[in-house]
Amino acid sequence: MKLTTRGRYAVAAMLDLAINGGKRPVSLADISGRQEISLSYLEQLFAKLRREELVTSARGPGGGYRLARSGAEIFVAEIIDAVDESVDVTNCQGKGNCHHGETCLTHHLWEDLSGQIHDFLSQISLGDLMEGRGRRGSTQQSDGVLQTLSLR
Amino acid sequence: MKLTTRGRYAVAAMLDLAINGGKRPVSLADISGRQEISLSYLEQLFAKLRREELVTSARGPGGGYRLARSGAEIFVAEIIDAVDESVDVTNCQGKGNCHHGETCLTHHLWEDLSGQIHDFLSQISLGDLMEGRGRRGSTQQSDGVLQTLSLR
DNA sequence: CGTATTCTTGACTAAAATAGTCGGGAATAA
DNA sequence: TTATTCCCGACTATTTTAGTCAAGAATACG
Repeated sequence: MKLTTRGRYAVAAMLDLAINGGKRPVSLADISGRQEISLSYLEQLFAKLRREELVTSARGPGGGYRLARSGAEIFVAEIIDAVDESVDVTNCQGKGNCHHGETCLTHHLWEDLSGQIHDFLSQISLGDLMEGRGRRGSTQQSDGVLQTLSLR
Repeated sequence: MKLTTRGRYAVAAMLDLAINGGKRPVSLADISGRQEISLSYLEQLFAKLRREELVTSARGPGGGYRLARSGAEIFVAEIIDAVDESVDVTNCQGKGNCHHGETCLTHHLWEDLSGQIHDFLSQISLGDLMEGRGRRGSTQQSDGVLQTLSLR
């Protein structure tokens, strides 16, 4: 699990699609304009999103992309996984050549941790993000997990 | 909030310190050997960790680093914040020049989201990670937030 | 005292990932 | 038939990550 600007772009683009995409598909040019992401870069991202079947495409005039499912059924973790191919967090690649060292221990712990973050992001859907619109306007984040969980 | 290999290195190193650091400080050379991180890179990381007062240092033979507080009082989010100086997630830098566009909306949502991840990591301490040792051995992550929360 | 050890600092470099560019193509609605 | 849009691959620039190097300051210990 990584959490980079690419993932952010992808989430932003998907959210844009969720918000602006009704009956008609949304073109990448539109998203590019609104989200200030270069068109070609969006193309690369959407190639991956399409491969993972998070969006469907339609060519030709009036074409563009649609969410493949409803926003309530698309989770942030899926989006990030689609565009950020996952990293190998172990040094030993499971070869077990750091068997009795401390190394494996911390690798495991990190795997757990990133697994937990992944689980966490697997519970937040595009729909959740849209509903939250305006409700949590400020940058203030203080109430911890309870409020966090109340998101869905 | 970013989640990169650098943050992972820092967490691994701090965990190494929590595990191997008893009464005596732990030298970076030791951590470098165990965690397979280059010494000079560790030096850079620990310079930041020290600036943020997460560790204390002792020079000279037998010197090294110690946790500045108990492992139960040092949280993963602090470690990551210390080494990964935060990114500006907005395009408009609060200048408000994307006031009525969709852009600000998704920026806000992303801020919220990364804020939530931050909150989440603010609840996991080095002590929690140590206690979890062995208990969650496999990579399997399936039980979601309830199990996640039970970590502490 | 002298010396080995360890942190401290800054400048530099190599490698990798990120973000963006370009050009050509294929499908399709109008 | 044409403009629009997705599609695809190769290429490039920029930034970040990771690592190297060298000089220096503090300190424990013999």
